[in-house]
Amino acid sequence: MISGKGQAKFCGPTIGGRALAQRNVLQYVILGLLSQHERTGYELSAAFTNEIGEFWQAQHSQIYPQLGKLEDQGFIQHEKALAGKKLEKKVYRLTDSGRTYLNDWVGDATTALPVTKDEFALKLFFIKDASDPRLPGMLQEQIDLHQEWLAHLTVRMGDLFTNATQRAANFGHYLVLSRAVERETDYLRWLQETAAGLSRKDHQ
Amino acid sequence: MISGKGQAKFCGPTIGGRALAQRNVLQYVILGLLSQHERTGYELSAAFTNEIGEFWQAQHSQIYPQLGKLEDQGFIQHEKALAGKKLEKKVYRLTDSGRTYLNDWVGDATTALPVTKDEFALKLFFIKDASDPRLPGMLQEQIDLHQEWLAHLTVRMGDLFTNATQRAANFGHYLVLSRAVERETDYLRWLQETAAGLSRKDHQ
DNA sequence: TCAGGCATGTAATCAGTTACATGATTAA
DNA sequence: TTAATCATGTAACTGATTACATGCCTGA
Repeated sequence: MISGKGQAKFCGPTIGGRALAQRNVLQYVILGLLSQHERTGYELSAAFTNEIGEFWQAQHSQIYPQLGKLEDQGFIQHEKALAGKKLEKKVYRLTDSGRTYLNDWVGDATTALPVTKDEFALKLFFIKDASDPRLPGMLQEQIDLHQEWLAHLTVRMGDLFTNATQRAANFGHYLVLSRAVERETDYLRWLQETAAGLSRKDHQ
Repeated sequence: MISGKGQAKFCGPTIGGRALAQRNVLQYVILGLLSQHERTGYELSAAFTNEIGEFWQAQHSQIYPQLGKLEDQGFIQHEKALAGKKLEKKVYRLTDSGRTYLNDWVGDATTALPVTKDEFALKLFFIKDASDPRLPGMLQEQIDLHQEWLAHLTVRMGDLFTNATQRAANFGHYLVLSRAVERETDYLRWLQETAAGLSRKDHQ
Protein backbone atom coordinates (compact mmCIF):
# COMPACT_ATOMS: atom_id res chain seq x y z
CA MET A 1 0.00 0.00 0.00
CA ILE A 2 1.23 3.43 -0.88
CA SER A 3 1.07 5.05 2.52
CA GLY A 4 0.36 8.71 2.97
CA LYS A 5 1.52 9.75 6.40
CA GLY A 6 -1.44 11.94 7.04
CA GLN A 7 -1.79 14.71 9.60
CA ALA A 8 -5.54 14.47 9.43
CA LYS A 9 -6.34 17.64 7.57
CA PHE A 10 -8.33 16.18 4.70
CA CYS A 11 -9.19 12.57 5.36
CA GLY A 12 -11.20 11.64 2.32
CA PRO A 13 -11.53 8.23 0.74
CA THR A 14 -8.54 6.61 -0.91
CA ILE A 15 -7.63 3.55 -2.89
CA GLY A 16 -4.12 2.44 -2.15
CA GLY A 17 -3.48 5.79 -0.54
CA ARG A 18 -4.65 7.79 -3.58
CA ALA A 19 -7.22 10.52 -3.19
CA LEU A 20 -10.60 9.94 -4.73
CA ALA A 21 -13.40 12.40 -4.11
CA GLN A 22 -14.11 15.66 -5.86
CA ARG A 23 -16.65 18.23 -4.89
CA ASN A 24 -19.34 19.39 -7.24
CA VAL A 25 -17.73 18.38 -10.50
CA LEU A 26 -21.19 18.61 -12.10
CA GLN A 27 -20.97 22.40 -12.22
CA TYR A 28 -17.80 22.21 -14.33
CA VAL A 29 -19.28 19.61 -16.65
CA ILE A 30 -22.21 21.90 -17.34
CA LEU A 31 -19.94 24.90 -17.86
CA GLY A 32 -17.74 22.81 -20.15
CA LEU A 33 -20.68 21.69 -22.26
CA LEU A 34 -21.89 25.27 -22.50
CA SER A 35 -18.37 26.39 -23.47
CA GLN A 36 -18.80 24.37 -26.66
CA HIS A 37 -22.06 26.07 -27.62
CA GLU A 38 -25.21 27.34 -25.98
CA ARG A 39 -27.74 24.70 -24.92
CA THR A 40 -31.01 24.18 -23.10
CA GLY A 41 -31.26 22.09 -19.94
CA TYR A 42 -32.85 19.39 -22.02
CA GLU A 43 -29.94 19.37 -24.45
CA LEU A 44 -27.47 19.26 -21.56
CA SER A 45 -29.34 16.28 -20.20
CA ALA A 46 -29.10 14.56 -23.59
CA ALA A 47 -25.36 15.31 -23.72
CA PHE A 48 -24.89 13.34 -20.50
CA THR A 49 -26.44 10.35 -22.23
CA ASN A 50 -24.86 10.66 -25.66
CA GLU A 51 -21.64 12.60 -25.42
CA ILE A 52 -20.01 12.22 -22.03
CA GLY A 53 -21.89 9.29 -20.47
CA GLU A 54 -18.67 7.40 -20.93
CA PHE A 55 -17.04 9.26 -18.03
CA TRP A 56 -19.74 11.27 -16.25
CA GLN A 57 -23.45 10.79 -15.58
CA ALA A 58 -26.22 13.07 -14.40
CA GLN A 59 -30.01 13.20 -14.61
CA HIS A 60 -32.11 16.20 -15.48
CA SER A 61 -33.29 16.42 -11.87
CA GLN A 62 -29.72 17.24 -10.94
CA ILE A 63 -29.08 19.48 -13.92
CA TYR A 64 -31.96 21.97 -13.65
CA PRO A 65 -31.23 23.00 -10.04
CA GLN A 66 -27.52 23.28 -10.83
CA LEU A 67 -28.30 25.57 -13.77
CA GLY A 68 -30.15 27.84 -11.36
CA LYS A 69 -27.18 27.94 -8.99
CA LEU A 70 -24.71 28.65 -11.77
CA GLU A 71 -26.88 31.50 -12.99
CA ASP A 72 -27.11 32.92 -9.44
CA GLN A 73 -23.31 32.87 -9.34
CA GLY A 74 -23.15 34.71 -12.65
CA PHE A 75 -21.34 31.94 -14.51
CA ILE A 76 -24.13 31.41 -17.03
CA GLN A 77 -27.07 33.37 -18.45
CA HIS A 78 -30.18 32.29 -20.25
CA GLU A 79 -32.59 33.77 -22.73
CA LYS A 80 -35.97 32.38 -23.51
CA ALA A 81 -36.77 30.91 -26.90
CA LEU A 82 -39.87 29.34 -28.38
CA ALA A 83 -40.09 25.82 -29.72
CA GLY A 84 -43.26 26.06 -31.80
CA LYS A 85 -45.77 28.65 -30.68
CA LYS A 86 -46.07 28.20 -26.93
CA LEU A 87 -43.40 25.86 -25.59
CA GLU A 88 -40.75 27.97 -23.92
CA LYS A 89 -37.19 26.84 -23.50
CA LYS A 90 -34.25 28.45 -21.74
CA VAL A 91 -31.10 28.65 -23.80
CA TYR A 92 -28.07 28.93 -21.53
CA ARG A 93 -24.69 30.32 -22.44
CA LEU A 94 -21.44 30.88 -20.60
CA THR A 95 -20.48 34.31 -19.25
CA ASP A 96 -16.90 35.58 -19.15
CA SER A 97 -16.62 34.84 -15.44
CA GLY A 98 -18.02 31.36 -16.11
CA ARG A 99 -15.35 30.75 -18.72
CA THR A 100 -12.66 31.84 -16.28
CA TYR A 101 -14.10 29.60 -13.55
CA LEU A 102 -14.12 26.66 -15.97
CA ASN A 103 -10.57 27.25 -17.18
CA ASP A 104 -9.30 27.46 -13.61
CA TRP A 105 -10.68 23.98 -12.99
CA VAL A 106 -9.26 22.54 -16.23
CA GLY A 107 -5.86 23.96 -15.29
CA ASP A 108 -5.95 22.59 -11.74
CA ALA A 109 -4.05 19.39 -11.02
CA THR A 110 -6.10 16.19 -11.20
CA THR A 111 -4.63 14.09 -8.42
CA ALA A 112 -7.58 11.72 -8.09
CA LEU A 113 -7.81 8.41 -9.88
CA PRO A 114 -11.07 7.82 -11.75
CA VAL A 115 -13.79 6.35 -9.56
CA THR A 116 -15.14 3.11 -10.93
CA LYS A 117 -17.97 1.01 -9.63
CA ASP A 118 -17.80 -2.21 -11.59
CA GLU A 119 -20.35 -4.77 -10.55
CA PHE A 120 -19.06 -7.44 -12.91
CA ALA A 121 -15.50 -7.19 -11.58
CA LEU A 122 -16.97 -7.48 -8.12
CA LYS A 123 -18.83 -10.69 -8.94
CA LEU A 124 -15.73 -12.10 -10.60
CA PHE A 125 -13.68 -11.24 -7.51
CA PHE A 126 -15.88 -13.45 -5.36
CA ILE A 127 -15.56 -16.52 -7.57
CA LYS A 128 -12.99 -18.83 -6.04
CA ASP A 129 -12.68 -21.55 -8.62
CA ALA A 130 -11.88 -21.52 -12.35
CA SER A 131 -14.29 -24.43 -12.79
CA ASP A 132 -17.24 -22.44 -11.37
CA PRO A 133 -20.09 -23.30 -13.77
CA ARG A 134 -21.31 -19.68 -13.82
CA LEU A 135 -18.08 -18.30 -15.28
CA PRO A 136 -18.52 -19.04 -19.02
CA GLY A 137 -22.00 -17.55 -19.10
CA MET A 138 -20.93 -14.48 -17.13
CA LEU A 139 -18.04 -13.82 -19.49
CA GLN A 140 -20.17 -14.32 -22.59
CA GLU A 141 -22.75 -11.91 -21.21
CA GLN A 142 -20.06 -9.26 -20.78
CA ILE A 143 -18.67 -9.96 -24.25
CA ASP A 144 -22.11 -9.30 -25.74
CA LEU A 145 -22.61 -6.19 -23.63
CA HIS A 146 -19.26 -4.65 -24.44
CA GLN A 147 -19.43 -5.58 -28.12
CA GLU A 148 -22.66 -3.63 -28.32
CA TRP A 149 -21.10 -0.71 -26.46
CA LEU A 150 -18.01 -0.75 -28.68
CA ALA A 151 -20.25 -0.70 -31.75
CA HIS A 152 -21.99 2.38 -30.34
CA LEU A 153 -18.66 4.11 -29.74
CA THR A 154 -17.40 3.19 -33.19
CA VAL A 155 -20.49 4.68 -34.82
CA ARG A 156 -19.99 7.90 -32.85
CA MET A 157 -16.35 7.95 -33.91
CA GLY A 158 -17.36 7.62 -37.55
CA ASP A 159 -20.06 10.28 -37.20
CA LEU A 160 -17.84 12.86 -35.54
CA PHE A 161 -14.24 12.30 -36.58
CA THR A 162 -13.85 11.07 -40.12
CA ASN A 163 -11.28 13.62 -41.17
CA ALA A 164 -8.32 15.48 -39.74
CA THR A 165 -10.17 18.81 -39.70
CA GLN A 166 -12.83 17.43 -37.38
CA ARG A 167 -10.18 15.90 -35.14
CA ALA A 168 -8.27 19.18 -34.95
CA ALA A 169 -11.38 21.24 -34.18
CA ASN A 170 -12.28 19.21 -31.08
CA PHE A 171 -9.02 17.59 -30.18
CA GLY A 172 -9.86 16.69 -26.59
CA HIS A 173 -13.16 15.11 -27.55
CA TYR A 174 -11.36 13.12 -30.23
CA LEU A 175 -8.76 11.96 -27.70
CA VAL A 176 -11.23 10.67 -25.14
CA LEU A 177 -13.50 9.03 -27.71
CA SER A 178 -10.64 7.30 -29.52
CA ARG A 179 -9.28 6.21 -26.15
CA ALA A 180 -12.68 4.78 -25.21
CA VAL A 181 -12.70 2.74 -28.44
CA GLU A 182 -9.19 1.46 -27.70
CA ARG A 183 -10.07 0.62 -24.13
CA GLU A 184 -13.19 -1.32 -25.05
CA THR A 185 -11.32 -3.16 -27.80
CA ASP A 186 -8.62 -4.18 -25.34
CA TYR A 187 -11.20 -5.21 -22.74
CA LEU A 188 -13.07 -7.36 -25.25
CA ARG A 189 -9.83 -9.06 -26.23
CA TRP A 190 -9.23 -9.89 -22.57
CA LEU A 191 -12.78 -11.16 -22.06
CA GLN A 192 -12.47 -13.41 -25.09
CA GLU A 193 -9.03 -14.71 -24.14
CA THR A 194 -10.22 -15.41 -20.62
CA ALA A 195 -13.30 -17.26 -21.87
CA ALA A 196 -11.12 -19.26 -24.26
CA GLY A 197 -8.72 -20.08 -21.43
CA LEU A 198 -11.60 -21.55 -19.44
CA SER A 199 -12.65 -23.75 -22.36
CA ARG A 200 -9.14 -25.16 -22.66
CA LYS A 201 -9.15 -26.05 -18.98
CA ASP A 202 -12.50 -27.78 -19.41
CA HIS A 203 -11.10 -30.08 -22.06
CA GLN A 204 -7.98 -31.05 -20.19
CA MET B 1 -53.96 12.11 -5.53
CA ILE B 2 -53.97 13.56 -9.01
CA SER B 3 -53.48 10.91 -11.64
CA GLY B 4 -50.36 11.20 -13.75
CA LYS B 5 -49.96 9.12 -16.83
CA GLY B 6 -47.05 6.77 -17.14
CA GLN B 7 -47.07 5.33 -13.66
CA ALA B 8 -44.02 3.69 -12.14
CA LYS B 9 -42.14 1.45 -14.52
CA PHE B 10 -38.41 2.07 -13.89
CA CYS B 11 -36.71 4.63 -15.98
CA GLY B 12 -33.19 4.59 -14.70
CA PRO B 13 -30.11 6.27 -16.12
CA THR B 14 -28.50 5.00 -19.30
CA ILE B 15 -25.47 5.67 -21.44
CA GLY B 16 -26.09 5.04 -25.10
CA GLY B 17 -29.26 3.20 -24.19
CA ARG B 18 -27.48 0.91 -21.69
CA ALA B 19 -28.67 0.55 -18.13
CA LEU B 20 -26.42 1.87 -15.40
CA ALA B 21 -27.67 1.98 -11.86
CA GLN B 22 -27.73 -0.76 -9.26
CA ARG B 23 -29.38 -0.67 -5.91
CA ASN B 24 -27.51 -1.39 -2.69
CA VAL B 25 -24.56 -3.26 -4.15
CA LEU B 26 -22.70 -2.54 -0.90
CA GLN B 27 -24.59 -5.31 0.89
CA TYR B 28 -23.30 -7.89 -1.61
CA VAL B 29 -19.75 -6.61 -1.40
CA ILE B 30 -19.82 -7.06 2.36
CA LEU B 31 -21.35 -10.54 2.06
CA GLY B 32 -18.76 -11.43 -0.57
CA LEU B 33 -15.87 -10.30 1.60
CA LEU B 34 -17.30 -12.27 4.52
CA SER B 35 -17.70 -15.32 2.26
CA GLN B 36 -13.91 -15.42 2.00
CA HIS B 37 -13.38 -15.43 5.76
CA GLU B 38 -14.83 -13.84 8.86
CA ARG B 39 -13.90 -10.22 9.47
CA THR B 40 -14.53 -7.25 11.73
CA GLY B 41 -16.06 -4.04 10.45
CA TYR B 42 -12.63 -2.50 10.65
CA GLU B 43 -11.14 -5.23 8.50
CA LEU B 44 -13.96 -4.86 5.99
CA SER B 45 -13.21 -1.17 5.84
CA ALA B 46 -9.54 -1.90 5.19
CA ALA B 47 -10.50 -4.35 2.42
CA PHE B 48 -12.27 -1.54 0.58
CA THR B 49 -9.01 0.35 0.56
CA ASN B 50 -6.57 -2.45 -0.14
CA GLU B 51 -8.35 -5.29 -1.87
CA ILE B 52 -11.30 -4.05 -3.89
CA GLY B 53 -10.78 -0.29 -4.03
CA GLU B 54 -10.03 -0.84 -7.70
CA PHE B 55 -13.70 -1.38 -8.46
CA TRP B 56 -15.72 -0.48 -5.37
CA GLN B 57 -15.34 2.09 -2.58
CA ALA B 58 -16.98 2.56 0.80
CA GLN B 59 -16.17 4.24 4.09
CA HIS B 60 -16.59 2.78 7.56
CA SER B 61 -19.50 5.16 8.18
CA GLN B 62 -21.38 3.29 5.46
CA ILE B 63 -20.16 -0.15 6.47
CA TYR B 64 -21.12 -0.26 10.15
CA PRO B 65 -24.80 0.60 9.60
CA GLN B 66 -24.98 -1.87 6.70
CA LEU B 67 -23.57 -4.61 8.93
CA GLY B 68 -26.42 -3.95 11.36
CA LYS B 69 -29.00 -4.25 8.59
CA LEU B 70 -27.49 -7.45 7.23
CA GLU B 71 -27.52 -8.94 10.70
CA ASP B 72 -31.19 -7.92 11.17
CA GLN B 73 -31.95 -9.74 7.93
CA GLY B 74 -30.16 -12.84 9.18
CA PHE B 75 -27.52 -12.84 6.46
CA ILE B 76 -24.62 -12.43 8.87
CA GLN B 77 -23.89 -13.05 12.56
CA HIS B 78 -21.25 -11.72 14.87
CA GLU B 79 -19.48 -12.81 17.98
CA LYS B 80 -17.49 -10.59 20.23
CA ALA B 81 -13.75 -10.98 20.57
CA LEU B 82 -11.13 -9.13 22.55
CA ALA B 83 -8.15 -7.32 21.07
CA GLY B 84 -5.91 -7.01 24.08
CA LYS B 85 -7.66 -6.92 27.43
CA LYS B 86 -10.50 -4.47 26.99
CA LEU B 87 -10.99 -3.51 23.35
CA GLU B 88 -13.98 -5.39 22.01
CA LYS B 89 -14.43 -6.16 18.37
CA LYS B 90 -17.27 -7.81 16.49
CA VAL B 91 -16.23 -10.63 14.21
CA TYR B 92 -18.85 -11.15 11.50
CA ARG B 93 -19.43 -14.30 9.49
CA LEU B 94 -21.85 -15.31 6.78
CA THR B 95 -24.92 -17.40 7.58
CA ASP B 96 -26.33 -20.03 5.21
CA SER B 97 -29.10 -17.69 4.09
CA GLY B 98 -26.50 -14.97 3.56
CA ARG B 99 -24.49 -17.28 1.35
CA THR B 100 -27.59 -18.10 -0.69
CA TYR B 101 -28.44 -14.41 -1.00
CA LEU B 102 -24.90 -13.65 -2.18
CA ASN B 103 -24.85 -16.50 -4.70
CA ASP B 104 -28.17 -15.41 -6.14
CA TRP B 105 -26.65 -12.02 -6.87
CA VAL B 106 -23.45 -13.45 -8.39
CA GLY B 107 -25.59 -15.66 -10.63
CA ASP B 108 -27.85 -12.81 -11.74
CA ALA B 109 -27.19 -11.21 -15.10
CA THR B 110 -25.02 -8.08 -15.00
CA THR B 111 -26.58 -5.93 -17.70
CA ALA B 112 -25.11 -2.65 -16.47
CA LEU B 113 -21.87 -1.20 -17.76
CA PRO B 114 -19.41 -0.10 -15.08
CA VAL B 115 -20.04 3.43 -13.83
CA THR B 116 -17.02 5.64 -14.22
CA LYS B 117 -16.50 9.20 -13.06
CA ASP B 118 -13.25 10.29 -14.66
CA GLU B 119 -12.37 13.89 -13.98
CA PHE B 120 -9.27 13.82 -16.15
CA ALA B 121 -11.17 12.55 -19.19
CA LEU B 122 -13.69 15.29 -18.56
CA LYS B 123 -11.04 18.01 -18.58
CA LEU B 124 -9.50 16.54 -21.71
CA PHE B 125 -12.91 16.50 -23.35
CA PHE B 126 -13.22 20.26 -22.95
CA ILE B 127 -9.86 21.05 -24.54
CA LYS B 128 -10.46 22.13 -28.10
CA ASP B 129 -6.96 22.52 -29.46
CA ALA B 130 -3.97 20.15 -29.65
CA SER B 131 -1.70 23.14 -29.07
CA ASP B 132 -3.35 24.02 -25.73
CA PRO B 133 -0.38 24.78 -23.47
CA ARG B 134 -1.95 22.90 -20.54
CA LEU B 135 -2.00 19.54 -22.35
CA PRO B 136 1.60 18.34 -21.88
CA GLY B 137 1.55 19.03 -18.15
CA MET B 138 -1.83 17.40 -17.72
CA LEU B 139 -0.70 14.25 -19.51
CA GLN B 140 2.56 14.06 -17.57
CA GLU B 141 0.67 14.42 -14.30
CA GLN B 142 -1.54 11.47 -15.25
CA ILE B 143 1.48 9.44 -16.34
CA ASP B 144 3.06 9.94 -12.91
CA LEU B 145 -0.20 9.16 -11.13
CA HIS B 146 -0.93 5.97 -13.04
CA GLN B 147 2.69 4.80 -12.91
CA GLU B 148 2.49 4.96 -9.15
CA TRP B 149 -0.84 3.14 -9.18
CA LEU B 150 0.47 0.45 -11.54
CA ALA B 151 3.45 -0.06 -9.24
CA HIS B 152 1.04 -0.57 -6.35
CA LEU B 153 -0.97 -3.13 -8.33
CA THR B 154 2.17 -4.94 -9.44
CA VAL B 155 3.38 -5.27 -5.86
CA ARG B 156 -0.01 -6.70 -4.85
CA MET B 157 0.17 -9.13 -7.75
CA GLY B 158 3.61 -10.29 -6.62
CA ASP B 159 2.47 -10.59 -3.01
CA LEU B 160 -0.64 -12.61 -3.74
CA PHE B 161 -0.15 -14.59 -6.92
CA THR B 162 3.38 -15.78 -7.45
CA ASN B 163 2.50 -19.40 -8.14
CA ALA B 164 -0.22 -21.41 -9.85
CA THR B 165 -1.58 -22.75 -6.58
CA GLN B 166 -2.34 -19.24 -5.34
CA ARG B 167 -3.96 -18.34 -8.66
CA ALA B 168 -6.13 -21.46 -8.57
CA ALA B 169 -7.23 -20.90 -4.97
CA ASN B 170 -8.66 -17.43 -5.65
CA PHE B 171 -9.20 -17.50 -9.36
CA GLY B 172 -11.62 -14.56 -9.57
CA HIS B 173 -9.39 -12.33 -7.49
CA TYR B 174 -6.47 -13.28 -9.71
CA LEU B 175 -8.49 -12.47 -12.84
CA VAL B 176 -9.54 -8.98 -11.76
CA LEU B 177 -6.13 -8.08 -10.37
CA SER B 178 -4.26 -9.25 -13.43
CA ARG B 179 -6.80 -7.42 -15.59
CA ALA B 180 -6.24 -4.24 -13.59
CA VAL B 181 -2.49 -4.51 -14.22
CA GLU B 182 -3.11 -5.02 -17.95
CA ARG B 183 -5.54 -2.11 -18.10
CA GLU B 184 -3.21 0.31 -16.35
CA THR B 185 -0.31 -0.81 -18.55
CA ASP B 186 -2.38 -0.18 -21.67
CA TYR B 187 -3.57 3.18 -20.36
CA LEU B 188 -0.03 4.29 -19.57
CA ARG B 189 1.06 3.30 -23.07
CA TRP B 190 -1.73 5.50 -24.47
CA LEU B 191 -0.86 8.43 -22.21
CA GLN B 192 2.78 8.25 -23.26
CA GLU B 193 2.00 7.87 -26.96
CA THR B 194 -0.41 10.80 -26.76
CA ALA B 195 2.15 12.98 -24.97
CA ALA B 196 4.78 12.01 -27.54
CA GLY B 197 2.36 12.84 -30.36
CA LEU B 198 1.95 16.35 -28.95
CA SER B 199 5.73 16.87 -28.83
CA ARG B 200 6.06 15.89 -32.48
CA LYS B 201 3.39 18.42 -33.39
CA ASP B 202 5.25 21.08 -31.42
CA HIS B 203 8.39 20.55 -33.44
CA GLN B 204 6.71 20.58 -36.81
C1' DT C 1 -55.53 10.98 -32.51
C1' DC C 2 -51.95 9.22 -30.36
C1' DA C 3 -47.26 7.89 -29.35
C1' DG C 4 -42.84 9.52 -28.71
C1' DG C 5 -40.08 13.15 -28.05
C1' DC C 6 -39.27 18.05 -26.37
C1' DA C 7 -39.15 20.85 -22.38
C1' DT C 8 -38.89 22.14 -17.34
C1' DG C 9 -39.29 21.61 -12.93
C1' DT C 10 -39.88 19.45 -7.79
C1' DA C 11 -40.23 15.69 -4.16
C1' DA C 12 -38.79 11.74 -1.97
C1' DT C 13 -35.42 8.70 -1.25
C1' DC C 14 -31.11 6.50 -1.30
C1' DA C 15 -26.00 6.46 -1.56
C1' DG C 16 -21.78 8.30 -0.25
C1' DT C 17 -18.55 11.62 2.04
C1' DT C 18 -16.79 14.23 5.72
C1' DA C 19 -16.61 15.28 10.27
C1' DC C 20 -17.53 14.34 15.05
C1' DA C 21 -16.82 11.31 18.95
C1' DT C 22 -14.62 7.96 21.87
C1' DG C 23 -11.37 4.84 23.59
C1' DA C 24 -7.75 0.77 23.55
C1' DT C 25 -3.38 -1.26 21.76
C1' DT C 26 1.23 -1.47 20.06
C1' DA C 27 5.70 -0.30 19.05
C1' DA C 28 9.20 3.17 18.67
C1' DT D 1 5.02 9.21 26.09
C1' DT D 2 3.37 9.64 22.00
C1' DA D 3 2.17 8.59 17.35
C1' DA D 4 0.07 5.31 14.50
C1' DT D 5 -3.14 2.03 14.23
C1' DC D 6 -7.06 -0.75 15.87
C1' DA D 7 -11.87 -0.48 16.75
C1' DT D 8 -16.81 1.16 16.55
C1' DG D 9 -20.13 4.11 16.04
C1' DT D 10 -23.25 8.60 14.77
C1' DA D 11 -24.33 13.25 12.66
C1' DA D 12 -24.51 16.40 9.07
C1' DC D 13 -24.21 17.13 4.61
C1' DT D 14 -23.65 16.51 -0.34
C1' DG D 15 -24.45 13.85 -4.42
C1' DA D 16 -27.32 10.99 -7.27
C1' DT D 17 -31.44 8.34 -8.47
C1' DT D 18 -36.24 7.54 -9.00
C1' DA D 19 -40.60 9.15 -9.18
C1' DC D 20 -44.02 12.78 -9.51
C1' DA D 21 -45.95 16.50 -12.19
C1' DT D 22 -47.16 19.29 -16.15
C1' DG D 23 -47.73 20.60 -20.79
C1' DC D 24 -46.38 21.41 -25.91
C1' DC D 25 -44.77 19.68 -30.58
C1' DT D 26 -44.21 16.59 -34.52
C1' DG D 27 -45.08 13.09 -37.49
C1' DA D 28 -47.31 8.71 -38.52
